[in-house]
Amino acid sequence: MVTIRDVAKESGFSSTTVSIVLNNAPLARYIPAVTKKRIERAAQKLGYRPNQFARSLRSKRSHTVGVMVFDMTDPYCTLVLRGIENTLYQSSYLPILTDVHNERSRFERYLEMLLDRRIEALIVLANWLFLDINLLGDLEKSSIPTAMIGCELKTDSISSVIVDNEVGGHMALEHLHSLGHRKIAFIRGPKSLTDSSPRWRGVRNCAKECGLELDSRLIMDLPESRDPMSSFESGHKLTEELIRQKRPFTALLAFDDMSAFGAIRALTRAGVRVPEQCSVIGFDDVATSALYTPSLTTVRQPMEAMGASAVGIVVDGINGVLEKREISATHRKVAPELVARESTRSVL
Amino acid sequence: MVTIRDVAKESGFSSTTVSIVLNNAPLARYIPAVTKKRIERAAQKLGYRPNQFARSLRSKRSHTVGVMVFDMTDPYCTLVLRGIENTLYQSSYLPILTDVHNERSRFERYLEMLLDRRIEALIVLANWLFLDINLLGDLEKSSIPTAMIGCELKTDSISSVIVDNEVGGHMALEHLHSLGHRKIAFIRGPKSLTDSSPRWRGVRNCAKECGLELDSRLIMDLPESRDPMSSFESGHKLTEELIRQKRPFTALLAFDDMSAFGAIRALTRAGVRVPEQCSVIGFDDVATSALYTPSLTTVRQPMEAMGASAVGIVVDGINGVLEKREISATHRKVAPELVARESTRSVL
DNA sequence: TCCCGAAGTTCGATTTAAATG
DNA sequence: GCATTTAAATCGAACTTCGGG
Repeated sequence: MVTIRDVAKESGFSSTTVSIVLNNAPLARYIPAVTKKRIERAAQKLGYRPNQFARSLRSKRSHTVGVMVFDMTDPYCTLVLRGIENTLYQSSYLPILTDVHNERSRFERYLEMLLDRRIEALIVLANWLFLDINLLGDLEKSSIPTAMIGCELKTDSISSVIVDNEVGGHMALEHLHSLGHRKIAFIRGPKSLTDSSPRWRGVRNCAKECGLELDSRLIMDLPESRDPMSSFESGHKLTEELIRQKRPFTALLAFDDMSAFGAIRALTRAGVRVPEQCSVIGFDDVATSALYTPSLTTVRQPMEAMGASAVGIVVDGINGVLEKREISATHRKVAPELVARESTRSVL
Repeated sequence: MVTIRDVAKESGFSSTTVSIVLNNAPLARYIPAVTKKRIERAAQKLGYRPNQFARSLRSKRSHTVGVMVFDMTDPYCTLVLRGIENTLYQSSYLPILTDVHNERSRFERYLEMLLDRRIEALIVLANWLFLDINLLGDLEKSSIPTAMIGCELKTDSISSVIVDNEVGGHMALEHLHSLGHRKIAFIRGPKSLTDSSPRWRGVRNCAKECGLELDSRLIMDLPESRDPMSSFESGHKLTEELIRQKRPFTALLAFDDMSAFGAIRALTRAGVRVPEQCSVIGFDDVATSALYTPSLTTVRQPMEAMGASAVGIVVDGINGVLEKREISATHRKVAPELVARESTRSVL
């Protein structure tokens, strides 16, 4: 390993001068160009790379951000992670990725590990969260800028980035209504997900505005589950039940894309063609939605942008901490966007 | 920040003793239980956490593994990453995740950053790789245990974990053949992907064994592309072309699941029902495959296990380096597994 | 000799204070 | 005082050496 002292020896200057030159520190003003050149050449020649451990020890900075996902296998994660990665890259931070698997013990262990690594910020992807959020209490005192994606927080020390679920729910129903659908079935989210209730509120508000009556027998609820994939299976089962009821409906509004996929399968298997006989709309716009047959009409969450936004928030937070400014939490609610594809069409 | 000296002061012992006790170093044998207890209590009371920067500086260890993905948005990544994460967790390593976006400059920058962080090993997920692998030359000299997943390597200093593509290709065709299909269309992978040719070899071998003649007019090639999603679109287009040719076929063997999805869409749109009129088989078994309508028959790569396997290899490598053993590269070829679902069925 | 504990050095870079001409 | 350079202290933990009982 070549150290700064090796460069000092090679160039004929002291390690102090080398450090000043290579970091272009304020004092570098006083150092003549010749000296600089000689030092740079020596560093170049030896292939000197500063030891980050030593640097971090001194500066107390890790240039690292912790990313904590509650369940990687949720297709929701991929694009958010991409947004996070890309934005961090531009700020020269590196992400440490942890997956909590929705387990409390894992959450605690990982949090401890990340804190030990002196992450400068934390981004939590709590898309499908069934843990007590109070766990984050430990964080509040740590003064590490933290942002949560996909989960509204009461706390005032943790920032959040979420989609506007109410607007999204409204959009979804409005879309179906504008296509002429009046008998609409619903699959709502599990109560413990923070998304569920505002999303449904948006639906209800839209219904009221349109003068649409909601048939309570066409409203199903996804069960609680720690597994995002269960959303598919439950969507499937609930739709089978809906079909069995023989209460006609021409459209189905699913809680998310996964349950929409489950619904499409149930309908198809029952001989109901989508969208000819029944329209289906989802929520999220996961990568698969565009590839599905039929491609899925859905309310998109701008996931990549949300990841980027969270990074923006915590990077600001980091800078705030460095400058000893008091930084308060930011709460962003981003607008969803309706993506009309093949799975919905107007009633004849 | 509470340091080891604070604990020393609080407990009334020297920092040496504290270090020995808290690390349970060999010398701890000699230290009476009372002393230990007092020190532990003091550490507990102050909430002492050793500074990892200092520790790393001394030990030259980061307990960190670099994970480099060539394109996160490839659905192939998710499960592999899960396997990597989970296995690293058990070994108490933390992963730094980087996504190269299939760009050379990004690869170089990230590699440099990871090396600067003194990662103890590197895992490269090169599923959809269009970069010159020679770039890894820099790595060979660095003596960092490295494993590539999804890409066969000529190099002897880098380990690899791949699925047995030849066996997989064989399986796929055998499945279709056993269902009675004789007129089969093929979508092959792009030549620059290392998977393509062995996979096709397996298909050809199987054909030979079965005495099946391959109709060259039913064989299409995916174009080169840096984007894994393009596989879907190309699969779609190529299948449209196949249909346009009006050369009948009762089954289609796609290069991967994405192209299979594209094929299913093209068939469905053309009024060809899958699997009633045409069976479709994919390769990979990405998460979506089970959720598709119809669910996709495919040749599964045990992705989670492959991730775990790569971690196993590099962790062995790390231990080898620590013990100054000379460790040579390991090359694992894991067996694929046929997953029969709805998209294939026997000809009547 | 065995047990216990402390003083001092090392890891590598940054920074403060100070010494040159 | 100014431009130029550097010795020495610092960051926090771990290890080597040594001394007293």
